[in-house]
Amino acid sequence: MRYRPLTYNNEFTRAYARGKSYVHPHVVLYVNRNRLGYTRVGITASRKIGNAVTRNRARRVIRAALWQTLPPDVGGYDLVFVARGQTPRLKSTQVAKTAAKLLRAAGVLRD
RNA sequence: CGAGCAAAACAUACGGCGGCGGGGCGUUUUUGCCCUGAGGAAAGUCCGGGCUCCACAAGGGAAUGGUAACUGCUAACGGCAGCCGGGGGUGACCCCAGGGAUAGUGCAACAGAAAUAGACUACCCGUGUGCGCACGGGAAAAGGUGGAAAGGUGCGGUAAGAGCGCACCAGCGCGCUUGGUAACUCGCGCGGCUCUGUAAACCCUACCAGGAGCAACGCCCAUAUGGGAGCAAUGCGUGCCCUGCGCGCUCCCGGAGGCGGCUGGAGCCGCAUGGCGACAUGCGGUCGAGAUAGAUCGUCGUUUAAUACAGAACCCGGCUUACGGUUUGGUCGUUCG
RNA sequence: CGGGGUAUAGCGCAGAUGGUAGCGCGCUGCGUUCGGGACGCAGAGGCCUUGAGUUCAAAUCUCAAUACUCCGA
Repeated sequence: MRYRPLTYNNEFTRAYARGKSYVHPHVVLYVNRNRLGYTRVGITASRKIGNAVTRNRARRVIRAALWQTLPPDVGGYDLVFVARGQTPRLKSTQVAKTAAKLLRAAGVLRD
């Protein structure tokens, strides 16, 4: 696994409360700086998206997009990706484009 | 051709490229090769077990909860098979919480005279009469209400009537009897004539059940060190002093993280034998996920009917619910021969 | 993994031990007022979440399903 995961609920809650959010119809990104020196990523798909198969697919698509997009040495950030209603119907290449756009807007990726 | 019924198997496969989880081997310090990788319901969590911990002499009873014809199958079951009884359908076939209402209690709105017991109209007798009727008694056949009104039809009988008596029929109980392991059933005789429904109302009878759940439980580290109460005290540190903050002891609540549990089992496949069947026995073959924020995907090609419902989280046996096309065998209807 | 609750008029809620369902706010009409509000009178609006079953009869009892929600480990 190329990234480290966010696991605990309070870490997600801190990202939602203190981090900045970047909204797109495909996916929502929350960014919060941490002091660990490495980047942690959490992927969320709520029950509004659908049943277990649909939620698994939404997570899988986002993860595939991150493998294409996220370089391993960006610095210390906590990133939370939230799947939306269209996410399971998209291709991972489309999501990769949006993720790159959002990360660039957040200042995580620099050209 | 249309409609409907039952059953069965499947739920893509193969190859190229890239990617992910697990295991093995090599190389050794970041890579290479090989093997393997979701379901018929994995779901809902409605039942039954295994396993683990807690409780408990054996055993009996009470409470609570559950099950309910009978015989079998099974580790067990509320499941399955066969069979009996009842019900639905023209039929193939399907459905049934299917013990007890003669142990007791409760309830039965409205309507109706009356709802488990009686008399409004009409009937009969007697008395009084102003001949319209009133009062007392008999009887429960006729009327209308209702889901339900106390067996049905006919004859006799009577003041009028009534199972009051008789014949036949329906139902119940008892005794004998045919078939069956049994539920039940074939037939005969006798009895009083007979009794509403509801137990998915309380209840009675028979049988079953100790409780909790893999976040169980065991081990490592006894640590990131959290919260509360009490005690001792104005002790120590900070500080000029007070307040404040930190430090002590005891008890209670709690406890991140890592490893095991973790998958070879009432396992699966084939054949034979026994059995109507569920299933059992024997022989042979075979190994088919184990993640820990959670792995099965993307793309291209070929072939197909291969789409729908849908994703393992300790493991099995069922039930229920969701859902795709295919095949087979019956049934009914229409038309043609 | 284990356990519980709710679904009734546009909205918020009653209706416990079966007999054709109400309350408040809102809505409609009329009255009152010069007009509006408040007030008074009258009225409409419900397959009681869905599907089966028990019963003469089900919002109520039983089973299954759906949606929302809560609790414990």
